[in-house]
Amino acid sequence: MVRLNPKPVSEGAEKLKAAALKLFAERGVDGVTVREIAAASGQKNHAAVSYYFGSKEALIRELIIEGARVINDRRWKALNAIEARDSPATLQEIVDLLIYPGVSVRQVQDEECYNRFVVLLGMSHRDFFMDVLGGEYNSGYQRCLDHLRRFMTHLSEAMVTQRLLFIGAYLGAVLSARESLLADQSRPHPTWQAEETLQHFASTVKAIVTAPAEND
Amino acid sequence: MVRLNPKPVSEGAEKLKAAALKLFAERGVDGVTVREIAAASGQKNHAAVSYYFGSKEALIRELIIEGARVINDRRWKALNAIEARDSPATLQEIVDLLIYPGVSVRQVQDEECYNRFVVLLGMSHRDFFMDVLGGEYNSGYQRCLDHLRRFMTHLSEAMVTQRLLFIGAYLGAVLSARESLLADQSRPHPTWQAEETLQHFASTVKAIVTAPAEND
DNA sequence: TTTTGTTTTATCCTTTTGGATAATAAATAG
DNA sequence: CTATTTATTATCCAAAAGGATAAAACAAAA
Repeated sequence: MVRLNPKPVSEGAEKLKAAALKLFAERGVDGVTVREIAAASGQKNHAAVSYYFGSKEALIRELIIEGARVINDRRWKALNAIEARDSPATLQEIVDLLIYPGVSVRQVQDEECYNRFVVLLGMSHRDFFMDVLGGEYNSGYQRCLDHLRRFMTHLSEAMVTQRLLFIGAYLGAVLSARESLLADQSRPHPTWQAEETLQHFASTVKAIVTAPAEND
Repeated sequence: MVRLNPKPVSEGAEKLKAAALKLFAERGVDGVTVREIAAASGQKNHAAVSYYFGSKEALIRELIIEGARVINDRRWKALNAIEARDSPATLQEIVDLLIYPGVSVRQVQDEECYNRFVVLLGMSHRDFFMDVLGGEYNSGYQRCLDHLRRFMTHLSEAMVTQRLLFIGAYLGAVLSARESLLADQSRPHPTWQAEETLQHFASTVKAIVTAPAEND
C-alpha cells in the first residue's frame, strides 16, 4: 500500500538514504537506478523507495535538504557565538566556517559523500537543486560571505563578487575531491584524513581572499 | 546500412558532436538520451548517433579526446617556445598556460562547454574518463605542474602534492562555473566575457601557489 | 490470541532507453 | 544517365527504467 503520509524515520529509510547518497555521489542521480539503491541498502525490492519516499525525486529532495540543514545549523550556531562576543570575527574563523561545517555532514560514520552529491547535482540539475535548496538553507553560507567582504576592502565591488564566486567553486571542488580520495580504496591516501590537510586548504582559501588586485 | 569504418568528418557528425557536448555539459552524459542529441542537432532520427559514431559511448569518447587534444597541443606549443628561450618561465606564464588553453576549446563560435562536460564526466565516470584520457592527452598539464613546482620550494613535498591537487580542482571548478554563467541567458553576466576576469582568476591561482606554509 | 498497523516481497504495467535494420533519398562518381 | 557510395528516415526490438499494487511477513497493542 502506498503511504499517504510517508514517515521516513525508520531503519529501512535510513539505510536507503545512506545507500542512495553514496551512489549519487559516485555516479550522479541519473546514473543510479532505484533498483540499485534498494539493492545496496539490503532490500530485495525497489518498491522500498516508493514506499518510504514516494519517488526517486522525493528521495533526492530529502537528501539535499537534510545535509543542507545540518551544515546551515552549524554555521548559524558558530556565527551567533562569534557575533555575540566583543572582538570581530577573524579571517581564519570565517574560512574555517566555510570549510568545516561541510565535513562529516552525516553524524554516523558513513563514508563522506555530501559534497560530491551536491556539486554533481548542482552542475547537472541546477534549477531543481536551487529550487529545493531555496534561500533558507543557504543563509549561513551567505552570512559567511558577508563577513568575508570585510577582508576584501582592497577590491572593487565587481571583483569582490567574482572572488566570492571563485571561492565557492573552490570549496565545492576541493571538498568533493577530498571525499573522492578518501573513498578510494585502491590506493592509500593517508594525509587526506588528517586535520592538517583541511588547515592547509584553509590557508589557500585565505590566500585567495587576501590576494592583491593587480590592476595593471 | 551500418558503416564498418565510421567516418566522423562530415557536417552531420559535427552538428551531432556540438549538440551532444552542449547537452552533456548541461546535464551530464546519463541525463541526455541519444534521441535528444539527434533532435538538438536537427536530425529527425536518433539512428544518426549509431551511424556516425557507433554508439553513445563512442561519441562521448570522441568528445573527450577531441577537446583534450586541442588543449594539450596548445600547452605543448607554448611550453616548447618558453623552454627554448634563455629566461625561465615566469609564474604568470605557467598559470596562464593552465587557464587559457582550456578556454574556447572548439574553434567554432559555439557556446563553451568543454570544461563543464569534462568536470561532470570526471566526477561521475572517473574510471571511464581516465581510461579514455590516458596519460597521453594530459602530458601538457603535467608539464605545467612540473614548472609550478619551481615556485613552491617553500613547501614540503607532501604539501606541494596537495596544493597541486587543490589547483587542479580550482581550475576545473572556476572554468566550469564561468561556462555556466556565460551560457545563462536568463540574467546578463557582462563581466564574465571579459579578459580581465580570466586575469583576475589567474591572480588568485598565483596566490594559491605562493601562499606560505603556515606550519604552526 | 486476535487485531491492527507496518514493512518486505513478488509481480505487473507503461514509458523510455540504446541499438539494429531496412527502405528511401541524396550526392557523387563512372 | 546509370551505378555506387553516403546520408536520412521510418520502424522495430529487447532491455531497463520508475512506479503501482496486492499479497505475505512481521511487529505491537488489545
